[in-house]
Amino acid sequence: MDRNDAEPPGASGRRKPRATIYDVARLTGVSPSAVSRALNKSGRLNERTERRIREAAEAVGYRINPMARALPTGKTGTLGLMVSDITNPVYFELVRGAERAASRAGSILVFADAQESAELELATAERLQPAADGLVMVASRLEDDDLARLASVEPVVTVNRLAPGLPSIVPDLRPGIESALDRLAGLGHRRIAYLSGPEASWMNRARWEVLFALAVDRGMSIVEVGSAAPTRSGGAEAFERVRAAEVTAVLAYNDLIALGLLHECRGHGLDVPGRLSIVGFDDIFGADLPTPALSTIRSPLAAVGELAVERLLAAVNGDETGPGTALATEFVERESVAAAP
Amino acid sequence: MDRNDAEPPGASGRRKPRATIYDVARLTGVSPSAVSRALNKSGRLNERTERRIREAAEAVGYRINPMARALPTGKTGTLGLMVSDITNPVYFELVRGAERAASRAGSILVFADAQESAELELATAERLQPAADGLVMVASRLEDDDLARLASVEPVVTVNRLAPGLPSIVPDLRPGIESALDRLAGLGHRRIAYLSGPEASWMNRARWEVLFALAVDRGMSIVEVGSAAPTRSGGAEAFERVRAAEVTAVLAYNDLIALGLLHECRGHGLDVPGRLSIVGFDDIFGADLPTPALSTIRSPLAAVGELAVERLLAAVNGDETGPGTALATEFVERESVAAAP
DNA sequence: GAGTCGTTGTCAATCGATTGCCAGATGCCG
DNA sequence: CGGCATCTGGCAATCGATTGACAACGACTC
Repeated sequence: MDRNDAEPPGASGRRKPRATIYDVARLTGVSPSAVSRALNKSGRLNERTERRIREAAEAVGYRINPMARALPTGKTGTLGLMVSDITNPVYFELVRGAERAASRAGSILVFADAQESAELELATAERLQPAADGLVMVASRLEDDDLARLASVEPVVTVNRLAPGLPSIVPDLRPGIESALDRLAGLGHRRIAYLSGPEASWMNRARWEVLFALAVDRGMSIVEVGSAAPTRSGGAEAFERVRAAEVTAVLAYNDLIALGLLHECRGHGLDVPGRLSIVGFDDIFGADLPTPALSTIRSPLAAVGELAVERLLAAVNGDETGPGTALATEFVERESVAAAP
Repeated sequence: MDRNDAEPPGASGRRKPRATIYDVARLTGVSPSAVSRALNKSGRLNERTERRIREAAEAVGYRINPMARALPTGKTGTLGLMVSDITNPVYFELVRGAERAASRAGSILVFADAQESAELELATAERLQPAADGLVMVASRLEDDDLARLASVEPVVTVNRLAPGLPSIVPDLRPGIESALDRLAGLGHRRIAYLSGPEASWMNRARWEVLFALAVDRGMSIVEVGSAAPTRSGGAEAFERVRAAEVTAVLAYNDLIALGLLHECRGHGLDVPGRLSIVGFDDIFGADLPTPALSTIRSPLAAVGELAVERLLAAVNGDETGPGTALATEFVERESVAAAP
């Protein structure tokens, strides 16, 4: 050891304190307030001074301290995103869209998981709130008034869930379901089933209601098959119930359930789509992987995530936005749908 | 409208400012410092006073303002997680594990995506740093010295990437690759290929090197087939190159590539596993969906995420941890592997 | 030359919580 | 009863950035 300030390898050593506007001010010979103005109120200062300050800030690697800024302004520059269950692949694309919109706006996205528990969801949302300027609640399992209470503190945008008085981004189910039903009807299906998802899910009820109405319109018989956990094993466990319903086609609450059911059918030697057509919802990653590939009613998830964040940002900035938006769904036909037996 | 302070429906109304320790202090008739101590230095105050303060805080729904706390303490209570590409399903489980560990410790997890660009990764990491107490960098594409520079400011833990002097969580590739190769050898495979991933990926090199060494050990011939984008279409595009290599088995850099290749093989009528066995890495969601189901070398992703966050928290709290940990991989045999033709 | 105006930079208060230090009250000991 | 330690709670400085008010200055007008 020829130098006794050498870094011990492995340890990360003393951290140098980050430069503040005071350091930049001292270096430039101006006051801290001048630095603040130079950096975010361009034009307020003399052009040359501003440039000098900017260069000094650059030179010492100054980074604004968001916490310090948050105190006087009340804006943290971060947005919270709550999902009901991170492992659900539905959220991949949604998260990606949200992240993209956030980083485009220079905001940081904070991320939390409710693990399908309303209680945990509320607790986590409350924990998140003080650190964020607003919340996107995806597929919230909370009651309307819990959501309203959260929204009374900070802007809240809901996704895949309508809540009275809150801006919401939801898929418009009609177009997708309509074309799926038209196609099924065209293939001779007359008796169909809906394999439903979690009771607490707003989206589950919404899908059932639209599906029900449109099926009746078309003169099809439709039944709801008791709820399954929104997972592949949930779909597998529903196999007997679906078979007992004696339908020729089933629409499942989501692709995970549909995939689980599809796999189970093959395991029991039930020919899909020969004897049973299966349709999912969402078009998640992997829906096209199995044989037969899964037909599904696609939601524009990335766009939903993006739009939700944009709405939230608008609300945070005080531009009151409209109550909500619905993005069209679309039927994606793959091999799991064929003529009725 | 019988009350003129009724909330306009749709708008979220005036936000009530959050209660501060000053509000609680006034309500209880003590000083703000007493409130602060009552809430986080239990025992420092008289027991009865403490309880009174706690109850008042509860009553007004007091929530600590993390930004305000961060200023004097320098701790933000949030951790940053950077991944190379959010849409890669590999990260689902990892993110879940990380989120679980973070919320267990009462920390918030911030989340960012580098979109496979080193430049963007560095910029985002720097943007994230002042808002977080430390960073987990997953599959970083950065140079060693860029990582070192980040780590000189705040603790950094790398995942799926070794960096000198930084604590790292990586899978231990040997056990998984060994048993995969043993199995392939047992099935009569003698000529195998590695379909490699992004050049900038440390993990890509690591997999190749371990695979190479172990294949040579077993007297197998092995070639590296030029790199593919780490996506399904990257795998599909590599089809011709793999076929031209005239091997009986191929291990792909990751499951996405393997899935893309598998699908393309079927499209070209190349029998898998009859004429070609395919093995992926990671065991992501969906690996078991196609026919034939994909064999793969599984990484314990959730555990990796969890451990990474735990390490980071330890480093943030000043408990210097060891340099790194490797978690064993495991070969998962499914239908995409069979006897050599 | 006095008055007015716009430009440019500083001053000082502020956001909410933390914490070292101090002071009053209380209890204990000899 | 004096001396001393202990327990409780308050005071005030501090973290880093923002921002309204203001002062100094030069330019311009009449």
